[in-house]
Amino acid sequence: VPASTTGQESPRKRRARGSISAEEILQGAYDLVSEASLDALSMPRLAQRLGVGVTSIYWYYRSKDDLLDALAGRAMSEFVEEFTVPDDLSWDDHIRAFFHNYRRLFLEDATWSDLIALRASYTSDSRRLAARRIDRMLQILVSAGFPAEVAMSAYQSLSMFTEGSIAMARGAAARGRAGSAETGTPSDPELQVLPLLARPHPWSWGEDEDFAFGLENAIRGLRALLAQLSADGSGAA
Amino acid sequence: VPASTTGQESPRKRRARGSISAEEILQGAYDLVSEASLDALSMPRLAQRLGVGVTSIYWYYRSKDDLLDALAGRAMSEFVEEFTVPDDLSWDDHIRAFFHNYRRLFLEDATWSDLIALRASYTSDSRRLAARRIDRMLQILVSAGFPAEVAMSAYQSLSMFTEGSIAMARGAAARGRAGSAETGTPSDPELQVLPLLARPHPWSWGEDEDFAFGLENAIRGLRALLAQLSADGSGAA
DNA sequence: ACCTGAACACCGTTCAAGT
DNA sequence: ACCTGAACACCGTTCAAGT
Repeated sequence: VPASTTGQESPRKRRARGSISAEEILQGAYDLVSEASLDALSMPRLAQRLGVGVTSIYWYYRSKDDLLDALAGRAMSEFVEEFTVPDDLSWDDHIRAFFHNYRRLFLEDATWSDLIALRASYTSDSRRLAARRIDRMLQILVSAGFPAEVAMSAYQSLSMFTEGSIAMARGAAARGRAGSAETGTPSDPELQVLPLLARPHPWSWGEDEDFAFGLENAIRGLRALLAQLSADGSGAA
Repeated sequence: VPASTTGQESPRKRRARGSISAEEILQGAYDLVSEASLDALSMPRLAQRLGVGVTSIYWYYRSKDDLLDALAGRAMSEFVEEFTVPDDLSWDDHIRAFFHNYRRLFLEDATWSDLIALRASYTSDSRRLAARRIDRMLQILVSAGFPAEVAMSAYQSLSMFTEGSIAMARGAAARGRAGSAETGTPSDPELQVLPLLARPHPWSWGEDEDFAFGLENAIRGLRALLAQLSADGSGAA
């Protein structure tokens, strides 16, 4: 018995051949995640939002995983484009600006940085753009007197540090819901130096300050290394 | 028509009242994940393995999330117990041993460290044990002349660094499957310093070396800070 | 108090069509 | 070439019982 008079529960007409596109699907997925969350993205929900049969999506993306990869690429592009570092900074100020911005950008938008963290898929465009930024930092370090391999390792290890800092900050934020029975303070008499350690979440404290400390300390280490290298280079008297 | 003669597809008798326990379920889940993977852990599969009705699990764990928390706690306990640092090391050797061991332990067992990374749930026992290890390191740093707050921040930032290094190493490993169209080398003429950067996966290279570099650099930074602090303390001539 | 199957509301994906 | 619904094999979880 097909309903004919009132348009209630209209069963959605078949769409024309060229009426969907990979881009439209990707945009729909992006909007859906933006408005709701990553968990809210399911193939049926996305299809319904687009006014399309569920299976139609599979003509453009072989699987949900495929779609998520494309989505991560798109999000990554946005991050890369938003990311800037001022010109004409000394090498240490450049490092400071670079990694503070990096961290801030990812912490600002939890949803998308989660997706990126799990996939890390660059578009070739955004990869090239990111590479240019990194190359600029490497140039500055090399100009300051660091050998190229050292500059590269410095960048890499500072990335590790920043990524870890982001992950820990996000983890600490997610753990707002404290586990029921675990909130009591043990107050272990063996802990001698810092009673801080006896508290329930001792090592998720002062994320920002600890990140700043670690970054400054790394810069201090690099400065010492630079002095050491130039001392070696000018002959040991 | 109930099958009576041959025991084919025996429908599993109802189990007695005290025959299951939270511990048995947890152990079953642990074994299942160990033998297969984290993805293989579903409530039906676990129930079947235990010879229990699916819903029986829900009497002991309110949800799968609950069960995963308990599982993460158990895995964390094992990590904490396996983790040791030799006695009588200088402060920098202690740091080196501590974080190299930390990293190695997590990289050795991808399955469990994934689970822990997403949950980070300590048992109160393992928290106390971990706190004792950390406290020992802080004591050593304080003995070496670092103020307690500096020692704490040093520990925290080195943890961030190590966590990030673990995450990046695991991400690089997971990305063995290279994305189809993205493998070509762009060879951007703007890249001046390092042609390394034009390669497909430039910043997932030499994980171990970069970690070692970053750790040494942090230690160098701490050494410089220590010298600076003691110089300030003994009066500026 | 403990254990249970049936049932619900979802998934992602395949297939055999329709146009 | 593109779009589709029906169907499959799974999920996690709830409920109303059984003992």
